[in-house]
Amino acid sequence: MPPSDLASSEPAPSEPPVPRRTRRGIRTKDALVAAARRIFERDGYLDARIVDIAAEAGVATGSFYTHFASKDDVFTAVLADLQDEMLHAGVSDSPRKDVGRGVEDANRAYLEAYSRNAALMAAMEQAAAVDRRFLELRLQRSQAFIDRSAAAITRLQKAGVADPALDPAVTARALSAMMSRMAYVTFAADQPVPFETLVQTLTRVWMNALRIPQD
Amino acid sequence: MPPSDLASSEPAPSEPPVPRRTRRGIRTKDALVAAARRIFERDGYLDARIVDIAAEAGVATGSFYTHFASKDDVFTAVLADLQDEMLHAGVSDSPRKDVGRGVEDANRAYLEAYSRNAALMAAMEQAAAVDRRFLELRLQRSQAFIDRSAAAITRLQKAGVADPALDPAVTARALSAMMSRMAYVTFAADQPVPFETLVQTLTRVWMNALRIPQD
Amino acid sequence: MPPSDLASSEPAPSEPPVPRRTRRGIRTKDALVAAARRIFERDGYLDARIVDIAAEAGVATGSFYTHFASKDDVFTAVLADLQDEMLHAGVSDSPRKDVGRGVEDANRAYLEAYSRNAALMAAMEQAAAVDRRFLELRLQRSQAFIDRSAAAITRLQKAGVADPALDPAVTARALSAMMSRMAYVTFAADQPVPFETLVQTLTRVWMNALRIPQD
Amino acid sequence: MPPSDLASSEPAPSEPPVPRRTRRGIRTKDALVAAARRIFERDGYLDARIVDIAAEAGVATGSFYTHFASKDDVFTAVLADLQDEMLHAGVSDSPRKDVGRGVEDANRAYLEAYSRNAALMAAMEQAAAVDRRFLELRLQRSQAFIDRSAAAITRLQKAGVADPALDPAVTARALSAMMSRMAYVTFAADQPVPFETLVQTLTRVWMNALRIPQD
DNA sequence: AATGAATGAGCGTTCATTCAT
DNA sequence: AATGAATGAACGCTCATTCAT
Repeated sequence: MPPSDLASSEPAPSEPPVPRRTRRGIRTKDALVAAARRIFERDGYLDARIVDIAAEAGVATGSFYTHFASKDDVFTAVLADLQDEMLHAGVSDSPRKDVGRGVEDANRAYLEAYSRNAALMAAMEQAAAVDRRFLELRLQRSQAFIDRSAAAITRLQKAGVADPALDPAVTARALSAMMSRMAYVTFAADQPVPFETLVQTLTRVWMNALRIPQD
Repeated sequence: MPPSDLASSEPAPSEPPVPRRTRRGIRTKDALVAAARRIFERDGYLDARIVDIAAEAGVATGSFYTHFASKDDVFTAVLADLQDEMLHAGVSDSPRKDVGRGVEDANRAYLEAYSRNAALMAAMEQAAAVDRRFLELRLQRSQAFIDRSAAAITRLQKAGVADPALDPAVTARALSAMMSRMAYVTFAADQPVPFETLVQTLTRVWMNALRIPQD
Repeated sequence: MPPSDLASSEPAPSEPPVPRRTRRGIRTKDALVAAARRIFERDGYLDARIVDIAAEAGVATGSFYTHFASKDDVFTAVLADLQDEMLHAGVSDSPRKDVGRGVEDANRAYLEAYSRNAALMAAMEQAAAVDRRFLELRLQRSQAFIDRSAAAITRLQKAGVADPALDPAVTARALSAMMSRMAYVTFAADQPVPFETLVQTLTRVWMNALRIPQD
Repeated sequence: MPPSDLASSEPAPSEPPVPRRTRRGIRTKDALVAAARRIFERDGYLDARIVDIAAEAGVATGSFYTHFASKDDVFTAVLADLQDEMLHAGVSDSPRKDVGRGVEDANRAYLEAYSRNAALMAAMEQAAAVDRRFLELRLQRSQAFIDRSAAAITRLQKAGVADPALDPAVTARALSAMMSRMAYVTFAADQPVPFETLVQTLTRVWMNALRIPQD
């Protein structure tokens, strides 16, 4: 049950003009993605300039367009990498007996990943607020996680351990919303909360919300 | 306990050039604010153009600057009006005996107000994602509500009706985050959920989260 | 029977953003059209740069866009002025008894006008070769003249003074094509021919083509 | 008397880097010319991109420059092929007794050839309008045909069958201009005229213009 | 107070040509 | 000969803000 905003692989807003070919091309493209990430983290989505990205990667401005069609396009590539990182964090394939422990682990992993990538997550929020396509991308990605959460809630309800009065889909979405917004406010908008307090409180709210018995 | 993002009045990012004077001046200024609201709702914060606002208000471009110092400035004025509306909705000064009823009323009022002002709220999200000052404005405003919620939680904990293991401040923030993000996703990002289901689920999650006994 | 390529008033490819207002605005707009004409004559349609036009008019680059939406747009305005000049040249409203004299006068007027505006006509050829819209504009304009010629040919055929075997519409178009192409080659492409020889030969070819008796 | 715009072989604007050598080289070069022709027909002279030509030929971009120095250079090569086709069409070496029949045959052949190659002819018009060198190339090529026509006119005048008042050189140029412009307007600019009407009318205008007796 | 024209910095993108393999 | 990635100059257009009437 990883509370991630980035949990599935979906179509990207723009398509790269050509598939990779030579070693040199691959190296340059990777350098551009890495450079773009740094620039997006530093300047945000809107203020990031192609010229700066190219310069940061040590290539000519025009070379950017050998590998990407637009700012959208690199940003999508950067987000793909980000998603890998966020997903890797939340991986807890082994189904636990202790639900509470599972939720806590997932929440901690998510919050740690968010914290590590705060600047880029802020850029993504900006992109989503400005460009419909990135908003949809974000919604799609979180949807996968929400679906899994909803399924889990249904299961727990049937097992008699979760509040049967809750709508699983809406509840899952609400708890996911809580997690992502709190992470944003805490790490990207600099409203500091002690990390452990954050993990414990969110986990407890989560468990309480479902009325899962604890201690 | 109104779950509002907009609950206090704080200093605005920019200052208007001169205070209102003549009757005509007041009329023009009001027309500009109303026009600005329409344009911000239609185009969002970033894409709104001063020229369009002035045209919509039926005045010359230059006249805009007789009343406002900048785009920020009108937007702040528009947000002030918005805040009034959002607050007015959530006003439930009479402390209830039935906590659950109070939470439901407040949630319903907030979600109704958000729904009514969805386009403008989306513009505010955009502004907050793009301009640090609007982010802070939003945080400040929700802070007032969060503080009141936290106080209420503490009270309920002392009364033995709320989970004593919860950190009141963080919990209040988390639940507020859940409300505002759900409202945004549902109304501004067009992820439809039946209104009554939304109200009931969020209210129940809220009550459950605090472990307040129900039924 | 003026052999003009520019003889009717038809819709323009682009529309100016706003109608004229103040005296100052009118002055600036006129200055821009005059400057544009000079730049188009000097550099052709394709190589003309907005920056140069604005500089030539003595205004800032951005001011160009206060009055015109694009390069197309000014060029259309310049062509409108040009058309006036070309039309004014060919005006011979009084129907002659001597057809030959009428044709000669019209041809001379057209060739003189073309000669005077050779550089701009070359720019127009370029625009027509590059932008479908200007090609259609040119065709539309010459069509009006061709229609009048065709009508005249039909009349002369009925009067028994013109070759009845000719298709009036196609013949009119062919003779019009001959005039405009000759003018282009002679004046815009610098393939010099003595002016009087040009007038006399083209007039004689025209009259012969219709089999109108002469001398 | 073929009314061609393309009748002589003259120096090309740019020079190819190296002469053909290996079998493979020849094949690649031919593929590039064929590909270039298709691209020029599809996109016109200005919008044709080297990358597209290379891709269409199935070779790498860089390979283009192994065989051609520039876009001008390929275009010149394509025009050479075109000229062969246009000339081949108009070849009527056997001097006829029936002048009218000769003119008609030549005109028909020219118009048919133009019709077949309309897209490329339009590209050539564009190139001529944009690049002085192609304008001159076109003028040179049509000059050869014009010279032959002028000679023929002089002959006919001496034989007493053509209007002696006409300047042979200017008349030849005018009739050539008429043919090429009509072909352009009809086939490249899509101003449809029934083919047979076109041939008959142009031929009759041509004969009439010279005052050659018919029927 | 109102008008509306003028300002001008700023940036993404294209593509012919070169060059290292 | 072939490959395909790298180069970088060039230019149109927007729009918040100012300013002369």
